[in-house]
Amino acid sequence: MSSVNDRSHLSIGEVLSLLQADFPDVSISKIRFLESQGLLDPERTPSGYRKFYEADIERLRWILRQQRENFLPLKVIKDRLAKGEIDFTPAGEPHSPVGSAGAPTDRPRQPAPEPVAAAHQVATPAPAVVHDAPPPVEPRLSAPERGPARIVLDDSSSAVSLSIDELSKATGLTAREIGELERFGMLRSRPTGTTAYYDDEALEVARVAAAFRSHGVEARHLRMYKLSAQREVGLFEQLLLPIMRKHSSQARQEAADLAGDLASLGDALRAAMLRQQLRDLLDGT
Amino acid sequence: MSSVNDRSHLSIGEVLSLLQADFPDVSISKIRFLESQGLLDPERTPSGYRKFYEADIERLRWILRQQRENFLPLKVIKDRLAKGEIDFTPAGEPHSPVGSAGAPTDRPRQPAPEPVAAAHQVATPAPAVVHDAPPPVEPRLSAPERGPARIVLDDSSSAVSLSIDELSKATGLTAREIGELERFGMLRSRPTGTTAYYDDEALEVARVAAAFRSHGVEARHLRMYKLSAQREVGLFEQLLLPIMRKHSSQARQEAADLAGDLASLGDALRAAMLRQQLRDLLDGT
DNA sequence: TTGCTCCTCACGTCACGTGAGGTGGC
DNA sequence: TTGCTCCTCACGTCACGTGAGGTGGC
Repeated sequence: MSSVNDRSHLSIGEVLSLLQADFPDVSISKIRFLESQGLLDPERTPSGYRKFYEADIERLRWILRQQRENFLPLKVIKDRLAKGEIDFTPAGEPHSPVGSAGAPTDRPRQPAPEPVAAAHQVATPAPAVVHDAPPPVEPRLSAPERGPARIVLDDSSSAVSLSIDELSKATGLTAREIGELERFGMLRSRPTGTTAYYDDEALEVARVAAAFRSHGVEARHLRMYKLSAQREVGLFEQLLLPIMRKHSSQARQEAADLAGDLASLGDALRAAMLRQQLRDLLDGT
Repeated sequence: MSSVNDRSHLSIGEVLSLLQADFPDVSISKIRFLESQGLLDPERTPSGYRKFYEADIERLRWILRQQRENFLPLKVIKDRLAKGEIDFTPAGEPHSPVGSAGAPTDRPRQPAPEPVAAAHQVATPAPAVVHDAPPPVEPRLSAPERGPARIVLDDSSSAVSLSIDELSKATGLTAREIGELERFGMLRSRPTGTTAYYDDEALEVARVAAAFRSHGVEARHLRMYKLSAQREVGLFEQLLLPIMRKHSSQARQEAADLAGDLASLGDALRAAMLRQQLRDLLDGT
């Protein structure tokens, strides 16, 4: 878990496990295929192994996002890459050893850097707070007309910090099930020293997953929620990026506000679609 | 709109337009392909045109749902069909002319009937009620910890009934845009005499779409909300069908309750995924 | 040496789409 | 007759996956 390699590149298999949580359908053969189509061009070791640097991985992420969110065929994605509109140099870190900015090279790389954002700091270790199992999610049927749900976004540092055992006790999920949710990228832990800690967001996800499981729905069926959220964020991203490029704290707030607006609208729309469909189902269409 | 053919079958093109709202990726060539793979076997006219009866169309719907919701490859779908577990005879209507139950035929058809549900009646015409443009959706950022949104399901007949012009005025959408939403199956009208009327659900959808449009998001980008709702309902369906088969009004209520529960859980999970993703985006990951 | 990961290259596959060349029906 | 929809059949395409046969590195 804590083994960050001291070399600055990853092998194809390491890239795979890095991306699998965000992109469940990525595979080694897919990555090789993307290279064969000219979308990637990683360096090689003398013996022929591919070497993936930060910029390569960001480029790959971008490609996979385009496929998923915009349903673009690879040819179009390739064209956009060729136009050099996008920058994949990692922000907030020294440039990776392999040259792109500065020294000229004969391998086609990306244009000049223009950092996008940074500062995703490792949270300071907090004492483990055990949270007694709180009242379970308990939905009901009631009257409509209350307006859409408000989607809330804030960066309040979490007051909750649970070990995996504590999270397991609080939700009734086994450690295996928690691990599965984590592999699917639905849940995240924060490694602190030797153990991993789970925050309130993770607790919420685990709790919902436990409720689903009590209805017989397994974790793997829940991945579609992550996927649809990713699609949605992909749509929002196009509206948010122009604002975020300004980098001022005011722009940041503006982007957060817009994100909240869009999320609430999306929520209302999704709820309406779901009502329609469920009614059809219950009415026997 | 009101032209229901007096023949009891549809041509392939008619089937296409019938299904396109629910299955945006269906095509004539896809339907023909499914037949070539042995998943469909429509009758033919003497001149070779395909004739699709109710049972054929239900079968096709089922296949398309399996593809979308369970991601099943066609071979597996074909096997399940061959095992004859599923029944596609339309409920609540006299059997379609082509024989499946009763007269033996040499064309492979589906096994014995076992009606699933019925009674989707045409609503009685209601007077048009103009609804003054109500306060727009207005989300905001506020504190968390309010528990998940409650998804509400009820069958209250709508108090709202708007013509397309009225809906257009109430939302600011053009008739073209409303038509587009309708073609995508996100919005439904109820044909009453010569004009179509839109209920409160349609009003809500149109209002949200208008708000999205004011951010520059077009209707076609909103289709993903319908798709993800369809996926979700596909998951719920497997839990609901066993209950619904009981046909008692108590079972119906039970199914509606469970549907509400599941929808609320799904909502909580989706919101958590969305918060994660949006935070990552805003923090510059 | 063993086990694991990685490599290439050829071929397979899955789910369609396209396009030529033609017929049918109001 | 015109325009539209429909037909078949062969071939193309898109995005990979597989599998043989081999090398590299701790």
